[in-house]
Amino acid sequence: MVTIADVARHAGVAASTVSYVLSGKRAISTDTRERVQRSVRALGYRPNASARALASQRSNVLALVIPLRTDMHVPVMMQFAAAIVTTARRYDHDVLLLTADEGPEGLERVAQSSLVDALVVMDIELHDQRVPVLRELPMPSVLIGYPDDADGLTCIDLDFVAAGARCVDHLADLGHRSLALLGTPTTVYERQTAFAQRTLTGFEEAAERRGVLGVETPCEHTFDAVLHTVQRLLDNHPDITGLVVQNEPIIGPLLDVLRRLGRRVPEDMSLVAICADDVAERQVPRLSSVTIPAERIGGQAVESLISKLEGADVAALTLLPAALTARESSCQAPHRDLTTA
Amino acid sequence: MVTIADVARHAGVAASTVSYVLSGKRAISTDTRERVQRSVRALGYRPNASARALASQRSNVLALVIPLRTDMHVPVMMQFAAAIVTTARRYDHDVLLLTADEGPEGLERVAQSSLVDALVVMDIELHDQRVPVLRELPMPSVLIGYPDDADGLTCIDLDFVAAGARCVDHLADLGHRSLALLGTPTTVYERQTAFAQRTLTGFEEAAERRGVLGVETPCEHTFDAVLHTVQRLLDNHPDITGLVVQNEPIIGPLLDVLRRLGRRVPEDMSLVAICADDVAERQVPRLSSVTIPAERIGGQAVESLISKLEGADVAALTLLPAALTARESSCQAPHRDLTTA
DNA sequence: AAGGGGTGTCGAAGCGCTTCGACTAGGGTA
DNA sequence: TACCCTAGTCGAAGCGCTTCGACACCCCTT
Repeated sequence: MVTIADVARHAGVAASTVSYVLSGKRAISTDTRERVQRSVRALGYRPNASARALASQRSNVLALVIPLRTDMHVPVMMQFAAAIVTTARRYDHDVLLLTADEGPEGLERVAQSSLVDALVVMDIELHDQRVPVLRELPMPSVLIGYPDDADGLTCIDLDFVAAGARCVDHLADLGHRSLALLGTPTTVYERQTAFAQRTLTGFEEAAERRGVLGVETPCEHTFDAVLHTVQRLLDNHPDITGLVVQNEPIIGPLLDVLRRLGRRVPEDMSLVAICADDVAERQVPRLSSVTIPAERIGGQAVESLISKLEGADVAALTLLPAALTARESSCQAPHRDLTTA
Repeated sequence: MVTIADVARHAGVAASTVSYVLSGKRAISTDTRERVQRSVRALGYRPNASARALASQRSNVLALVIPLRTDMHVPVMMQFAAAIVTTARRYDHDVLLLTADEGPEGLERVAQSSLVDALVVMDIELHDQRVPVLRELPMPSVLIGYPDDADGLTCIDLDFVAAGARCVDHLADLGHRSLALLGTPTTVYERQTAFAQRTLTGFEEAAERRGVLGVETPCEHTFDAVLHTVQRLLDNHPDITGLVVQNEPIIGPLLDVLRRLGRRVPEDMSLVAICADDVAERQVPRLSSVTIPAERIGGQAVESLISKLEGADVAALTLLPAALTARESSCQAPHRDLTTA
């Protein structure tokens, strides 16, 4: 491997000069700079990452902690990860992949050994064990999702309370009086996963505010689960005409189930999903939806982290607004028979 | 941050002794060892990763290069990634996440800067640009998938040729005489992605060998694409009674489409999928399938890499056998009307 | 009693880089 | 002309660890 000393010798300068050429931290004459750059190219020099990290106290690596759960929707996670890696590279950083099952201890490990300079943590629960640890860590972090007590932390997320509310408002505006939220699997609620809880809150508050019925039910990912959940739901509340879905994997099965049950979408049943745009577009009929802007959130997370590393102050909480796109899966509520009302 | 010198002082020994206690590379008396270990705990010492890497020429980090493509099935990728990270941690290594869009240059970057000790590369094409680069890199690598020219490289993959063949054999054994392979999107074939091409080969060879009709068609991920592809397929080949699917995202839509077209599974149309077991189990009816053992492949990849790092020789090519599990989606071919034959 | 071989520990020399202080020239100011 | 600044470069001192050789010391052999 070629070292900075080799480059210095080749260019006829001191090693420190090479370093300054590379970092730009001191003025270097054009002549010297170009000579050094030529030597760098000629020798194919790449600074040794460990040496650099040791001397500069910066590894230029960010940790990304992702959940390893089967009850989460994987493609969305992947979109986050992709956005984070891509953005990190733009700022000359790399990404170390950690799985959430290492727990709080895993965060301490990578932070205290200076393996990374900063952390991005996903899949936050309302009372997340990792939160107190992150607070004490000697380096910046950003949460994707936000816990109950976010004091002293930087959080970025879609405004899921607003997302839940937007769905209700959209359906209520169309005249629907009985709505249901078809949510994530039970385990996600049991863990008090922040995004699921907050959507629930938004859904409930908006239903209350609009004076409409709002029932909620979790739903597992299998076809049978969808079938039974929907059947039970419609048995108990036959007048439901609007469905809010926050559970990407069941969207396909759900459309199928509704067909089987003889409910046309949107004529008999309006549907609004909280999901990625491409998923909504891909369905038949295309779904009205509140999008989950994974790219923006991931990119934003990295940018906040880089700012913090540079010593800047960043907003403690960034909630991206929940925008609803109306497509073909929702329409005016069916005319109600006034005699039964 | 507490350093090895602090620990040494606290324990009343030399820094090198602390190092030897931690690494176990030299004999240390029980007495000293325990004293040092107590000091390590008392001070909460964590070795600095960069210093360690610099001195030992080992970063204990593996690079994982994953595709960032929308035409690939994401959950499977994630399963690979999870298995790789989990296994790496078992061998005291971490994982640096790279996206394939950094290209060959990205591999050189992390390798030549000694950011990582070894690489795992996924989503291999038959004529992959990264292959020659990997061959020249001064560190071991493992490919998940295998290229045409795998000379001097270590590859691990499911035996997709056998997988394609197993599906044909299964259906042929059940008496089906006309089969179709519903494959990945066109772009995947255009890139000459190894697993897709090899499945195709296995499918063709087996169809030929068994003397059955075997037609192939790519298929995009939207519902409409599935509908049109299947319609066209059945229009052109009305006698097809067996379908092999290598395209996880379309499995749900496909079942739906077949129902719409009035083809019962398995009575009118037998189905075999190449997909993860849990996906096969989740469908109605449950699908006969050749499983993609992502966990095993990922785990195996890391283990091979660790062996190579330790200087051991490892097999150049590991092809995991393709096992077919028969479930409810495939059955005896419908009785043929001999007058039309 | 002298020599030989383990065993356990230490000190010092790096690993390859960054960064600080110091030094030299050259140009501007008084 | 003397002085001071700035720009440009260098050397040396680390960063925190691993590892090599050296050195005691003890026990066993002859």
